[in-house]
Amino acid sequence: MDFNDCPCTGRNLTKLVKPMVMALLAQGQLHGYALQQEMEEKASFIQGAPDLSGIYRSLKEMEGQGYVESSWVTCASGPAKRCFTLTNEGRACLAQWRETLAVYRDQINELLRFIDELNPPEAPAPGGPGRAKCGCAENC
Amino acid sequence: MDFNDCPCTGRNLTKLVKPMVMALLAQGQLHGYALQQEMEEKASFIQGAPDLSGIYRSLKEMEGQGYVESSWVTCASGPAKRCFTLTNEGRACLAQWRETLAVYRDQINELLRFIDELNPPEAPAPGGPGRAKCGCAENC
DNA sequence: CATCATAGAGGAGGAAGTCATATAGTGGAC
DNA sequence: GTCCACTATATGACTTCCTCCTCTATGATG
Repeated sequence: MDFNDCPCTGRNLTKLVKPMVMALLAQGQLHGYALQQEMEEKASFIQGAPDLSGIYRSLKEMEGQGYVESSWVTCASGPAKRCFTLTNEGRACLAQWRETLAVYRDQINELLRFIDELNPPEAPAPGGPGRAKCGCAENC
Repeated sequence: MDFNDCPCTGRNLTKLVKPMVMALLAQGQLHGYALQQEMEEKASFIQGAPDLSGIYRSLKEMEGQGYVESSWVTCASGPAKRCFTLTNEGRACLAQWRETLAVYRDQINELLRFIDELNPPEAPAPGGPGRAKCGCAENC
């Protein structure tokens, strides 16, 4: 049985692009392309680097909210780059993300523990130790 | 500063409705309404119970994929209920979810550790120990 | 009749992916 | 030197998936 198209593979889990971008920008300014490369390097980041379009989209939104600022930089070589820096508001937002993600991780842990309680995953005897049929108070 | 409308509050994080539903159904059959109540009880579940519509939608999809089966049950009292049970395929899918979620949790942990490395979150001295300006190889 | 318990449809909106395009420099084929 | 292919960089349109909110329906129940 293969689950290639099933969300249980994690295909559709959110990649948390914004907090990742903010975390990277907290270490110094970067442009979009470089952000993606940094993410690719840190394989620990959620399922590898997200799509470039997504990174630019996030940057644009975050700039609109005042979390990052950008300026064009022309280097001696290579095309012009748009460099982003994290503002103080962005830093505050990142701090909030940290709290949120810690809670989220704990909740996923709870869910995992709940799933593990079902081990061994043999079919529960019908009418056995499981829950009353259909979840009614009465036995119907 | 308040982040009420900011995704950093976790408002928009996925609630993992399907694995939660499957985990609950693994313990015995339930109908949609009862599923929501179970989730509300276990406050540890992701940010409380998800919307009822979402639960029904998930159940419908999962039934189409063969992960759950349903049958109408009429009790002595109360309106008819549509009770769902987890199939063997659903059990396999849940097992896959378990692996996926364990990885996901670890990746979130990595991200959190990465954010924590930035502590204390004082502004890095400009041109200081941070990364080269704009991420170029040269200093531009 | 008002309310509860239960089931569902429909649409809005956010996150992220794919595909397509634009533009500037770079390095080689000739 | 000129043309061409390729890399680096930025951006837009369209699509999918997930979740939420609102609205409707229907059979108890009091």
